[in-house]
Amino acid sequence: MSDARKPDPARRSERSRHAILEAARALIGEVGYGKVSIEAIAARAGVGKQTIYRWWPSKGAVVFESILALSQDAEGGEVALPDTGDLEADLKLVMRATAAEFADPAFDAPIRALTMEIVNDPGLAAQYHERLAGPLDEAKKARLRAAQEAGQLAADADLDLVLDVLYSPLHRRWLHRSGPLTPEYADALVDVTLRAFRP
Amino acid sequence: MSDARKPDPARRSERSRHAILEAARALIGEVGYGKVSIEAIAARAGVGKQTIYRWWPSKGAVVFESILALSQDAEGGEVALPDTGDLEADLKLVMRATAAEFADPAFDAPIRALTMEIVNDPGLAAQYHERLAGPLDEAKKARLRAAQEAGQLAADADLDLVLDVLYSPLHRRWLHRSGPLTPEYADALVDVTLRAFRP
Amino acid sequence: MSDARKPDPARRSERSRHAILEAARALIGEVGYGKVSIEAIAARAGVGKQTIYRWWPSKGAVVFESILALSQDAEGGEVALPDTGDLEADLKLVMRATAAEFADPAFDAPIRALTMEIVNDPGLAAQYHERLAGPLDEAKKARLRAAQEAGQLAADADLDLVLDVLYSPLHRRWLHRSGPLTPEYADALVDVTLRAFRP
Amino acid sequence: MSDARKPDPARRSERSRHAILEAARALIGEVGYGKVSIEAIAARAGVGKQTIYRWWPSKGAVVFESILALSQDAEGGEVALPDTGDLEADLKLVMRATAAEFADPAFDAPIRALTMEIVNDPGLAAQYHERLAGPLDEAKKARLRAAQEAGQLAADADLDLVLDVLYSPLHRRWLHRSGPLTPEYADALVDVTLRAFRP
DNA sequence: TAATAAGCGAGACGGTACGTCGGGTCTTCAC
DNA sequence: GTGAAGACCCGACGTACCGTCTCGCTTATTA
Repeated sequence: MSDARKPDPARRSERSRHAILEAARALIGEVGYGKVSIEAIAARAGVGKQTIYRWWPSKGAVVFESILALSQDAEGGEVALPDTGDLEADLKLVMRATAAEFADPAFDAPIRALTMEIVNDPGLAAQYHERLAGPLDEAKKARLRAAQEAGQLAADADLDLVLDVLYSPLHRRWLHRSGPLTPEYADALVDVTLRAFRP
Repeated sequence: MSDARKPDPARRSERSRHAILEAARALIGEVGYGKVSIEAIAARAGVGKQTIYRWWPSKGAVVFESILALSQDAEGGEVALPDTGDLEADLKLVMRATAAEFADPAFDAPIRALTMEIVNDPGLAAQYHERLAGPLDEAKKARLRAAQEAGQLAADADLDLVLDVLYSPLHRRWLHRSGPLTPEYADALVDVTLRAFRP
Repeated sequence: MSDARKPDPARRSERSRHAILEAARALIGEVGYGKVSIEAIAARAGVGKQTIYRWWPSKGAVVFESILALSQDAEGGEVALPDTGDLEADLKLVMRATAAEFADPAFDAPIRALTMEIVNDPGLAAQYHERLAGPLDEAKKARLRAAQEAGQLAADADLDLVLDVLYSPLHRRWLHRSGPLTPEYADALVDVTLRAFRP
Repeated sequence: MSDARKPDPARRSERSRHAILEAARALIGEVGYGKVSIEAIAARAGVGKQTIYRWWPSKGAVVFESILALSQDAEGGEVALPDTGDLEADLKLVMRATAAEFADPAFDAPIRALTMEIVNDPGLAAQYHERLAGPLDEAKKARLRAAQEAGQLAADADLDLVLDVLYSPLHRRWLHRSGPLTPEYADALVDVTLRAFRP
């Protein structure tokens, strides 16, 4: 018999929820992820601490959701990669854009914060894959499948592996700051990947 | 003219230094990186807190050095990859070993802790590359160079890129827990890499 | 316009307040004023340090209030000196009692602690005079006024000065440990005082 | 069998001793007795902490000696009260001077510090009486004895008690800040005392 | 005249307490 | 009857000093 009084989602204040996520997002940008505190979020959002604890299990969860919301806003809803018929050109376009995004300081802080959460909390990692990475990967794989049908990619290529080879080096270079995120590097990754998986 | 009174390294107690690093290492394994506190390290090491603050700028730096010391002890000094003449076999051996290490819970906690530090602190990232990753990468590149001379790898291949393609996907899968670290996955990465960079 | 967020007295926990004062009082008796620490008081009272810092500005203030509370409890409320009509006898009774109290080790430690606070902090000195010394002095002066009306004391005597002459030597002898606090000394002070202020 | 290696006074550095006492005295005036630390004294005096601990048992002892030295310097050596033949005038002169000294902020801090030490440490209290208060009291009693011989004071008066009555009220008023230290108050105390002890 | 031992400056060390920040829980009051 | 406000207990922070303990380096006898 559980005594845990669960809050009633129907009564939840949308106003508070939004203010909290917005405050979290703003604070990450201002003081850095490590120094964001629940108290500061509550104060900034004009909200009692309890209201945060009622609806989120941890600071990480709030931060995670605030950034997730941001990303989902940006996308709008549907995600699709360009398809001009020229796989190499399309991929280079996307990879260069990805590299530029990672290099943009305005994106760096929140994405880094999000990554920290994922790394430390398997539960959040699962949510991340389900809600953010999954759909994006599906979009990418759709483009790759079209390429396979067009004979530009080995028909038996494991598309997850293709994505791994394509994105992981860029991601790691960003995360570890082990080198510059140049358009040339983006291009090189596309070249390598296409060479490895050509029909 | 700096007023900062810097401690005199000549007077530093080797006994304390060692006890602190050892305590840090032990605590990471026991309670997880996030819950390690300077107080706990000091208490465990039988040391005053000031002795930690005197020699390290942050908890991260202590943790970083404790794990670095651990890794360097393990290596002994010289690092060299096996060279049987069969590049594919040699790489698969190494990659399978790497995958197994990442999968080992005893290694997971400290390496994850180390990674968090690197991600958050560019200064530590630089130290990491210089003192740990650099030498290892050099050893790997030495093996790859031998393969180039033997005509098993494209002579003009950028060896840093080869390493990126080889290791990054494994590293990312481990960090994000986005899939199992199986020997098969290790093998697949070797296959992909060799295909991409064959002569 | 002050930004200092002042705590709300209405929400104050009477339970904590009482536990803190009691713990302070006990510790003074056990380890001596100088060695009492806020940490020890908090631990003994089962209270967070912040709860002490929220309501008192300094260790001195806590100690002061704890002893003040003790004294006020002891008094009950109304204070009155004996009045048998024989001024000399009445004063000797009171002075001997005072001397005995100062000589009692159980009273010595806290009163000495209180005195230290008063000496060092003019603010506390003012509080002391208002809340403790003032009422007592009034009671004493009431007895002296009765004596004046009975013609046992000069009608124009400055009663504050009378009290000074009567009590100060005893107080100083106690504080400086410059001599024993005997009944004879108490009597001698009464004799001197009456001689100086006889009609 | 004591292992305690006692320092050899013959080898003591007069230079250090003087610098320490001077630093202590200066710091009391600057930051107040409570905030003076051994570390600060050592730093100010350009002396190692050990040199202080070698020669003094406690902070109190250093402070005590520093002020004692100050007072003894001021006196020069011989102390004697004025003797014009008019006891009342002589005493009023002295008492007014004493009141003025207590009221002078430059004297207040060190004397208050000295008093704190005496109050808290019976050992220092004894030293104080022997080295400072004793000689002064003797000088005062010498003047009073002359007055007795001149028939201006009761021949059987207890001179220690006379001094108590004369000085204690002033001292207490200063210590407790319970009233202003005016010349009028000084005069009143002389009047009262002479009335109480007239022949 | 050397050696030897003490005092000395400096400051690292194991500790205790400081006063502050923030975590997560609980209660009170206004809307 | 939610939610703001914020007091509460608690744990950790980074700092200041405590008193002890080496270090080299003068000095100043003693062999």
